[in-house]
Amino acid sequence: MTERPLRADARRNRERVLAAAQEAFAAEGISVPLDEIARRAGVGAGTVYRHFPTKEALFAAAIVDRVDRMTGRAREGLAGADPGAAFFAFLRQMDSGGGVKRDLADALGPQGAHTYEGPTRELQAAIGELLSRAQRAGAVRPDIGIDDLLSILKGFFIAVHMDGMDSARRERTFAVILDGLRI
Amino acid sequence: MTERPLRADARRNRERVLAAAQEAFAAEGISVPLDEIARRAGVGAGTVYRHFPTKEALFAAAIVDRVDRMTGRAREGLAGADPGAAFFAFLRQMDSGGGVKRDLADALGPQGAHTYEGPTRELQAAIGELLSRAQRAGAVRPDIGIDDLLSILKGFFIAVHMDGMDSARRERTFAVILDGLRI
Amino acid sequence: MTERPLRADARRNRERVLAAAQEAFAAEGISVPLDEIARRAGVGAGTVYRHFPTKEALFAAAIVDRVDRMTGRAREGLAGADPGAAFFAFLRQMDSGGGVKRDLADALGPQGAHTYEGPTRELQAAIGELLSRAQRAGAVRPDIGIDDLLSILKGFFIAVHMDGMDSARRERTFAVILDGLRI
Amino acid sequence: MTERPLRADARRNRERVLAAAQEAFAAEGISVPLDEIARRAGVGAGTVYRHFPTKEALFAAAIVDRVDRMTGRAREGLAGADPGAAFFAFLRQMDSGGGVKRDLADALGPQGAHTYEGPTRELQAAIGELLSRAQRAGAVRPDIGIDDLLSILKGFFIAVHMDGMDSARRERTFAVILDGLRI
DNA sequence: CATGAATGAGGCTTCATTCAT
DNA sequence: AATGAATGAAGCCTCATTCAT
Repeated sequence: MTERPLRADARRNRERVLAAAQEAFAAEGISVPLDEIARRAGVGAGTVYRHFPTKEALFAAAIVDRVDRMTGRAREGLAGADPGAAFFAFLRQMDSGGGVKRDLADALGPQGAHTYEGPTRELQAAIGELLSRAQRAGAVRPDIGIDDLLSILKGFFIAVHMDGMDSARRERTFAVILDGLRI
Repeated sequence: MTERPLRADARRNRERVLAAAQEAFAAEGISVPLDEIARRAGVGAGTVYRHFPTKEALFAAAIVDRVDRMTGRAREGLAGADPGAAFFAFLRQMDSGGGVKRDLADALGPQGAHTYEGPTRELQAAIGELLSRAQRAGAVRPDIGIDDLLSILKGFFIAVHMDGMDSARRERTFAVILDGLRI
Repeated sequence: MTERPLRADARRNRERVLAAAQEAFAAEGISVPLDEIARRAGVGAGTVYRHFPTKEALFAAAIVDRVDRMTGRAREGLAGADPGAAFFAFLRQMDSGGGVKRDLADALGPQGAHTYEGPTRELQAAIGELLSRAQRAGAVRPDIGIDDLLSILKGFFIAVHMDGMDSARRERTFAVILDGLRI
Repeated sequence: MTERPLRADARRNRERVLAAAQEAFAAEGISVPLDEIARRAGVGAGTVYRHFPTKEALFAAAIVDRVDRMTGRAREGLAGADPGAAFFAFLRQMDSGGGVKRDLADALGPQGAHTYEGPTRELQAAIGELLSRAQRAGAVRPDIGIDDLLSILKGFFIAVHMDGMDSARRERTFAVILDGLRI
């Protein structure tokens, strides 16, 4: 409620840190040293900690932004008329829009981290809704669940990043998955 | 060629180290401490370094070994009669046989380390042969190349590891990919 | 003397900082972060530094204040009629009144910081007077000096804090010291 | 059982680290930086961690040694004939023998650390036995328990250290406590 | 040759102090 | 004058690699 707006310089720094973190995490995953992020943002390490209490929190914040944007897009899809088209359009733009990179792999790692479960869950819910609507409409195979879908996507996007695929290869490769999802 | 043959005990140690490394890397990825591998192999850390100049080299050697084994299986498939069946059988055993785990994900990271390019190429060639035979036989979609296939598999195996999928989920998820590969 | 009088708001801030520091130091010792004190005082960290050049100086000032208050109590005791009763009453209220906590332990550490030597000396003098009057009155053993007494008290209060003694244990334990002081 | 003896150089280093730790902790308490201890021992920080997994463990080891020696002395006292004499003799030698310094204060801090509870408990038990035997023999006041005694001793020894008391003052001051303990 | 002990750089985090707003 | 953001030096700990035994 009473969150007072940050001072101009503080907000600028916070944004620079977040931007640097997003870029670095997207490129190399959570293993990027925090000092490296601070250096890229042009601030001291202490400044990073002023805005984000732990490295994990910074990572979460970097992800949340990305995740929230994706959630927004998924919900736009839910407003549309054709469930199957909305589902596949969303998946395509996740790829082409650069929505997922190396960072989300770490974010959704082994046990499912805690801090960013909220936003991640919202995204999952939105995609899950897209999925089940498409399944009910007979556009997507009915034998998979949202977890399965997310795993598949995750693996694909990691591979995209690891192999540095250009858009042509990405499209060709993603087509395999999309076709596998169809009935 | 000019490699002087190792003494019996030295060779035994080398093999124990390699076996321990394979097991450890497969289970936890490249982040396993080298001391842990030495401990599992029942040797000192120095012994590991006698046989492998760096941890990276050990990792590469462990991968090469696995890759070589997979290459052998792929070639067995090439000897069979039904190209489509051989192709899908090979893919299935890669998964179910635990042929690729977390380690290969690390191994085929960003730049593609040079040390194990040779063996990887051989495996690629073997799988590529399986693929193109299956494509010529009309069992697999013709619009993808070996690189695309490998990327897809890589992504899948990474997801398997990251999400700790049980065999039920693995099967369900892999089915999407296999079906996507069919015509 | 040449201290220009502070503006009203500045003086109020100084006092709030001092009060917060006393409370915080008493509760947790010198290890309380300065930011925490500033927060409790409802001011910025910079304001603390406007009034006290270093954390050490703030700590000293906080101690001085407490010490001065204790000195006042000791002098009240000196005004009384029964030297022995006054002596033991003062000691008891040091304990029960919570006059000394973790902070004084830190304050009187190894080298005895110089800043608060003056006020400490005044307190020592007052307690010393209480002591020697009680000794002359035959109520306290004659073979100890004020330094000895202060050391004993210091050790006791530290133990009270470290062990988190409740009042029952504190009383039982303090009785040993009080009885040891009697003839 | 099968604890193999350490290599000569390792044992020497372990002992140097332990000695440095004991000296440093005794002098300044647990707050001494671990790097400082490593430096004093003439080893790298990593070497300290080879022998002691955490700073707390090193601290515990430093204390344990000291505590075990004290326990041994207490048990010698239990073998004697005169309970009162044994009790007071033990307390005196704790002081004069330099058995307790700044470090034990930290060791027996607030909640009672866990790692060294075993040895500390043994010492407590031994002193407790000395105490209750002396109480049954009518040599020590019956209204205090072992915890009270330990708190008193702890506070005293801390004060001894903080004030840098020479043996004359120490004796004079300790007499107050010893006399307070007598009936 | 093998061992495993030692090294030391580097990672995360805290906090006294300074300084732009 | 006040604010609170930024700094950067430590502090604890891990682990790849080297080296004495």
